[in-house]
Amino acid sequence: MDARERLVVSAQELLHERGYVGTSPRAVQERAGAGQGSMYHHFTGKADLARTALRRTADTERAGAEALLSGPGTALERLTAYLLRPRDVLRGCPVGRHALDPDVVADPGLRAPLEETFDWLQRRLAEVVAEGQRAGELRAGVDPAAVAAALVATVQGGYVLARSAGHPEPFAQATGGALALLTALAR
Amino acid sequence: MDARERLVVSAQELLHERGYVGTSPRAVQERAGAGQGSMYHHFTGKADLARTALRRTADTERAGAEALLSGPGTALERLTAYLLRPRDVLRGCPVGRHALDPDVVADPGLRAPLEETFDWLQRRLAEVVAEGQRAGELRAGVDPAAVAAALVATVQGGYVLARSAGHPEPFAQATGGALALLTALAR
DNA sequence: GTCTATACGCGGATAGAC
DNA sequence: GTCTATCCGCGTATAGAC
Repeated sequence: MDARERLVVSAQELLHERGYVGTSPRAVQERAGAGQGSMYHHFTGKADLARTALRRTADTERAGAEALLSGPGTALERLTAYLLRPRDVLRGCPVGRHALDPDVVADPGLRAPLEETFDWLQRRLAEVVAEGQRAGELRAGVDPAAVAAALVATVQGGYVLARSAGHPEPFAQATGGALALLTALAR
Repeated sequence: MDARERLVVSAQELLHERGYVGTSPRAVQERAGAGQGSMYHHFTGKADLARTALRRTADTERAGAEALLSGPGTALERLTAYLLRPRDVLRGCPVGRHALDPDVVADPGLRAPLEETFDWLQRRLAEVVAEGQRAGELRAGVDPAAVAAALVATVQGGYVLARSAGHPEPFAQATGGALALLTALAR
């Protein structure tokens, strides 16, 4: 792994752990084993490096979700797989955790990966919900896009509750509750 | 309003806007129109001031929610009122926004207000759900605590989606979806 | 490409005068 | 109680040598 690559990976890790405001170029360089000069050679500065790192993180997340949602099983099974997917809950969502940072939201290049990820995710989940309705698995008459948004939000909010509590149970409860509501829509 | 009070209020505002890491004592002092000396006279430092401010914010939020949940109306109507309560969505939740900050979560005095707020909220919503089940408004056989967790998470996640998108619609979609699922449980 | 040197202001706090 | 002075290290970046 060359220096540029190590810088990106280190930035991804630190951004996940400490957020954008909490991540200093120095810390990234140290973790990457690269010097000042190296970093400022490959990137114009902190924001530039963060944009690259965030975009990569977002792409990875999207690929992971797509694997689940396009996998085998009925629509309901795939939605369940998305909700119950194993997650490192107490670390927070590597994408969603940045939504509350004003510096991220203010920089279009930094916000774009977030917007694209959730936009895509919501659309993709809505497709699966609609699929389930056509197949008669899920009751019709409920807006697929709204249900999809609720599912994504439950996951993102689950992270918030779990980190507030200091343990992962609230996440499991929230996704379990969403699942129960979804299942009720099936009968 | 005396200096101490202005410091607390200014800290509440800045913590809401910029988070804990993003809020400097200097900025708080400036907004409060107070000097260094004043702040360090009333508080031992940044963390102490933030603890006071966060606790107050949490208390206010709790009072607001309780007013809705103990108000008039059927259980389902009160749950709906909680979900559809007018919120300044793009500003984020003044309590939940801190859950992803490592410095907040690492300090028990800072995390406590978050934990207590969500713990209480989930319990309170679960009571209302159970009430609705006893009254025959909501189908029994679904865990009230899980449904409550899902509702709280939907709201918290809604903030994340809205801020990621740069506009409030995803929040409305998410709460609308949760409401649709909840309503499906009624029939 | 990477290193070292250097810069400047801010973050967070202490000290002592008034 | 509040003010001003002062502190030290970090955040973020530039400059120029190798």
